[in-house]
Amino acid sequence: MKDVAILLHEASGLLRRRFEQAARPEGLTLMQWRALGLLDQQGPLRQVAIGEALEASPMTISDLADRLESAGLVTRATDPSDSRAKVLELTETGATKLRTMRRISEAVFAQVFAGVTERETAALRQGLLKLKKNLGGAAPSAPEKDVQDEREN
Amino acid sequence: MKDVAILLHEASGLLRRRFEQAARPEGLTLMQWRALGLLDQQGPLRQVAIGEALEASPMTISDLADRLESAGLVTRATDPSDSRAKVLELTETGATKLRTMRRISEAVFAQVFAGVTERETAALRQGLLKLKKNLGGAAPSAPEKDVQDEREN
DNA sequence: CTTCATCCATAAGCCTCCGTATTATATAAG
DNA sequence: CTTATATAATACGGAGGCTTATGGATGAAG
Repeated sequence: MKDVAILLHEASGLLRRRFEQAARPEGLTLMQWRALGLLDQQGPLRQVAIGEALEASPMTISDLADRLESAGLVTRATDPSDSRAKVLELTETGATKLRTMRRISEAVFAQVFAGVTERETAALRQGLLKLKKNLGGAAPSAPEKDVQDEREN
Repeated sequence: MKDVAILLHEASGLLRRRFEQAARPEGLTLMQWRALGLLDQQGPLRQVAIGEALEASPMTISDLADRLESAGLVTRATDPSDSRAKVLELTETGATKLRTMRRISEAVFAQVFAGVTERETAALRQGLLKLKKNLGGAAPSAPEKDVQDEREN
């Protein structure tokens, strides 16, 4: 249990390192890549929505958006229907970068999962999903939203 | 594959957040706790050895050591047999903090693994271990060290 | 219309984590 | 001894990540 938790922490860090090493020519970090991918498949999104999808705090997304914007990968416009909110949208440059990244990311994941069987991958997915659920992470596509949040601290 | 990799990243971040939230009263981060635990079971270690055990870069350990030292949890002394190296050793304060953390960490892990069966935990462990191996991470206690490192980049 | 709670984004501040470059020491080769 | 190479730690710089605090906007209630 404890060892698995630590293993999780280690594997995640190693994966991140490997990914960003492979993506260095493109100058993208794992989080940046995930954000661009999200915008690509969901269309323009508010920062708060990105934060929920990526399980990150609003501040983290704000910082992230700064860099994506100054790199020209996204535009950041005030939401017409709510002037507090800002909507991020993938630029052509961002979309192109994402296409370039496809080969890189696939190569990394193929290497990381080398020798891992279908069964093992499925078990990993199932286990991680359970942990994520226990940690309060929203399910990938569950509109379920009854957060009861009884603080135990 | 890609989804599992992302799940790994998310679960790890959530776990870290939850752990550090629970450990806030003690002011310990996950990495700090892991470092103290390592020193507790292995005895005094050089920073480079800590880095290998924790799968972190030398710089990360250097920063970490700064904070552990100034918090009085470890001592940092020059290695008599190599004046370049520094040896970290747990202080009494550090050992005490570690004992206090035992309850906290166990509570966190119990919560995170709630409803996860033995089989699932084992599968998770096995899968993560494979990923870690593919990522170049050393096995937990394997003196095997034939790193071939054919760079593919 | 005004008040109040809520919400979105962000500034400030701090720690984590990393790659790169540097310093100092150790070790191997000449 | 001297030079070259490798190694241990770290200064520097930068992204990631969080909490707390703030400012501006929205929306519901009066």
